[in-house]
Amino acid sequence: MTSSTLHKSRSAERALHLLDTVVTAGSISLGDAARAVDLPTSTALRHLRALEHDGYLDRDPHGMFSVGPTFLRLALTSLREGPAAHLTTAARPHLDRLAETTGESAYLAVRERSRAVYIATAESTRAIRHVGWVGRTVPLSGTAVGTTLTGDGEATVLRNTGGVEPDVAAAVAPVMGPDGTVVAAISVLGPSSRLDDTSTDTVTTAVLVAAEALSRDLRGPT
Amino acid sequence: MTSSTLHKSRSAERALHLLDTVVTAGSISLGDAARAVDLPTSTALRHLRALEHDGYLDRDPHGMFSVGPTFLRLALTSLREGPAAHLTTAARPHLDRLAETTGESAYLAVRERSRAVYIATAESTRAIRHVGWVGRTVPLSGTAVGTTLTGDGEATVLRNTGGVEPDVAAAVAPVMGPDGTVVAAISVLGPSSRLDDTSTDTVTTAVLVAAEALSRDLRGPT
DNA sequence: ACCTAAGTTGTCAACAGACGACATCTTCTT
DNA sequence: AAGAAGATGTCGTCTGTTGACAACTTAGGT
Repeated sequence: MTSSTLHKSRSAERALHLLDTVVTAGSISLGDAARAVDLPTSTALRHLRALEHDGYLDRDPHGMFSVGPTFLRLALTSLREGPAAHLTTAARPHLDRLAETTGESAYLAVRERSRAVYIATAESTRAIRHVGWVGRTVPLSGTAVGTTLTGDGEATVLRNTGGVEPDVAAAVAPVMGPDGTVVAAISVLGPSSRLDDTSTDTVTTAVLVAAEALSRDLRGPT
Repeated sequence: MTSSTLHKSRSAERALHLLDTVVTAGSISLGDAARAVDLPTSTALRHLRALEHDGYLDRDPHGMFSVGPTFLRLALTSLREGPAAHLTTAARPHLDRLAETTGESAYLAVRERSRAVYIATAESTRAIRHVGWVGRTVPLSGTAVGTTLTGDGEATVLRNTGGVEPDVAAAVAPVMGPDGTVVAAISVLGPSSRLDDTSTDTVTTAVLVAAEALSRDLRGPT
């Protein structure tokens, strides 16, 4: 281990990075993938082949790589079971209620390294609304979700973020695990035209209440 | 097994295997994981740590490993986009219709190495029905789905499998991709008491029709 | 408090096998 | 046809990974 990595396995890291790249891209050629992770094509090919061999990736007749059945299986399993599933299923009713009472889209987000990932949603019924943010990530810094996830728990914010998307306002509250740490954040996103004004208080408290209710659920049952 | 593989990366393979193990287990300790993949704990720890470092895995205060946010992000992404998503979304209406007309649970399955994975479902409304098979795998040999997925495309079968679960009957039909190869299988599963008798023809043709309709959809648009 | 099992950190030598330059073979483009 | 861009195959070198071992630190159980 020469350079800056004091721990880790180079090849594994590269393979994972490649996997990430392919999954994120949806479908990608060898060359593009190699370029994306900055590896010689020969090396990239070897890894992609290995991943394909294990079913993590698939390859269409044109040589494009895409997600394979093995990964799919894991994806489905991880979303049906595991701690994350508890979170999302536990959050579902609260998100639904939030979306219903506020009329906006409600999201559940967790932290991933230096970003936040939206892992569940209950969408607004309105025409103008947030859609399709599940699976998306936003930076921690400069966003309401971010500061809430990194905060010590207390914060509840309503901000016109503007960082990620213009004209978007968010009300966010932290969700605590049984041990008192912040494990997720519930947020309501909507056009700043609707969230900035009168509804502010209503929405803010609604989010707070939902987050606290979810936290209680996580503490209480099972 | 040391060297039957002419290509591949040991560490990457191990890391992936570990990842698979953890995801499948939902939550697992270092020792158990190491035992599961047959590695010394020191090596397993190194890998698990690396995976944790990259966010693929998470660790609770008790040292248990579970799926992490990065993997979650990939899981959600892979299910929202990518070729597999096309399949499932394209299949959804057909599965729903199948479930509705037959009254049984309808599944979409793809091949993973020597197994079949159920990747989507429309569940029966009846009390006695198949549930929760999404993400599950069954062997290719000895099952109706298996033979259909490995077949050259023509086969449509109604069998009392018995292999995987007793008293379960299945009607399966192959779904063809634009290039004429079998890319998936649509199957209806239900108690053999209901599927063995009179409804046989109805169900069989319904499945066949659905599979052909889906194949056509895959050929047609885009 | 004791004892045991599980997890953690560190070291290190040896071997496996990952690396990537390069040569070759396929497609597409023009 | 010619050329370019991409995909694949080959191979010697060197690097990174491995796993045994030992020393501690928790965490549980009695």
